[in-house]
Amino acid sequence: MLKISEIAKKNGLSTHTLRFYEKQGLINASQRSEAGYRLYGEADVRKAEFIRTARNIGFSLDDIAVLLSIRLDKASHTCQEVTDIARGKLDEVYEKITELTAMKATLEILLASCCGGPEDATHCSIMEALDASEAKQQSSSGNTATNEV
Amino acid sequence: MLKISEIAKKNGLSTHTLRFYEKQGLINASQRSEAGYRLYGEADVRKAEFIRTARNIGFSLDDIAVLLSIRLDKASHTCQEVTDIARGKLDEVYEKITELTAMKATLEILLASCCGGPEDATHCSIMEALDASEAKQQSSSGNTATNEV
DNA sequence: CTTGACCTTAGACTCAACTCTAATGTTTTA
DNA sequence: TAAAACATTAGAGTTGAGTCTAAGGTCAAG
Repeated sequence: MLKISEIAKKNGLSTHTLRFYEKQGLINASQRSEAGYRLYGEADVRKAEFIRTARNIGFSLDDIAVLLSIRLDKASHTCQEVTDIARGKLDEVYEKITELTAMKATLEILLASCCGGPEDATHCSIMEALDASEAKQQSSSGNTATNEV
Repeated sequence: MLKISEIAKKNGLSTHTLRFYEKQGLINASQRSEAGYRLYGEADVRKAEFIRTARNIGFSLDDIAVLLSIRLDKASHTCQEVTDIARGKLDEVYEKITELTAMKATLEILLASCCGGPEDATHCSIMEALDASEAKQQSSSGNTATNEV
């Protein structure tokens, strides 16, 4: 059985984070020592790795909670439940990439338009663009990233 | 002179947000009525639009504060100061896109590997992949997005 | 002259995922 | 046996950008 700092070191989560995940209902030490110390077994180690893996992929703790509940009893859950979570996450990712790509395009245009030198900013084209209003961007929903800077 | 809800409607920020921006030192009503109501003039409207534009592009409120101080006295600031801010933001954006692209790739691979059907999850390849550990991802720094799912 | 729509303030709350602190107890090591 | 290194808990703080509330003051319309 491993103490919290041992499992922490083993999988790269901090002891704080492990306790926090416990509060969130993700992982429990399967035993406690006489003194109340958390003691983790092999299964706990694997569970912690599952969590870290899922987190590194980008799943939220809420998603992970659901994935863990599926993991606990795979036979009574379907592949579809699993893919629903993954697809939901993927959709989020697509959306964010779209937003960021729009930001990127705008910033690149702005940067290309400005000398970037030690000249004073009186006629800086970036400042002018920001003042010109009408920059449509990233308004966080269904905006097809109209870039007119 | 416009009251707060008028300028709010005019540029799409809420009255709450305008007051919040005031607290953050971004924008002040140039006058107050006898009763203490905020009154915004033409210049305030333009400033508010500048803020909204910059925010929509993706600049943080801190960045915007700097941009506003440059805007206030362009002659004593340089184009370089402006491009530094934009380039800083662009770098952030690149980084986030890189992370998200890695997540996207992983999720797509996972989704491609699973039937997604009503079958029970006992042999779900997504669950297996998550349990298999060794998914390197998005570890938030300099990770060249090694995708081995 | 009252109703409703507006305005004011300070300050609390939200989200996500930690991160840290304080006060205290336990184990290990020199 | 004492110090260092660990463990426990409840709970507060962090970040960023709002969002909302309560308790009150003001203004225009009917």
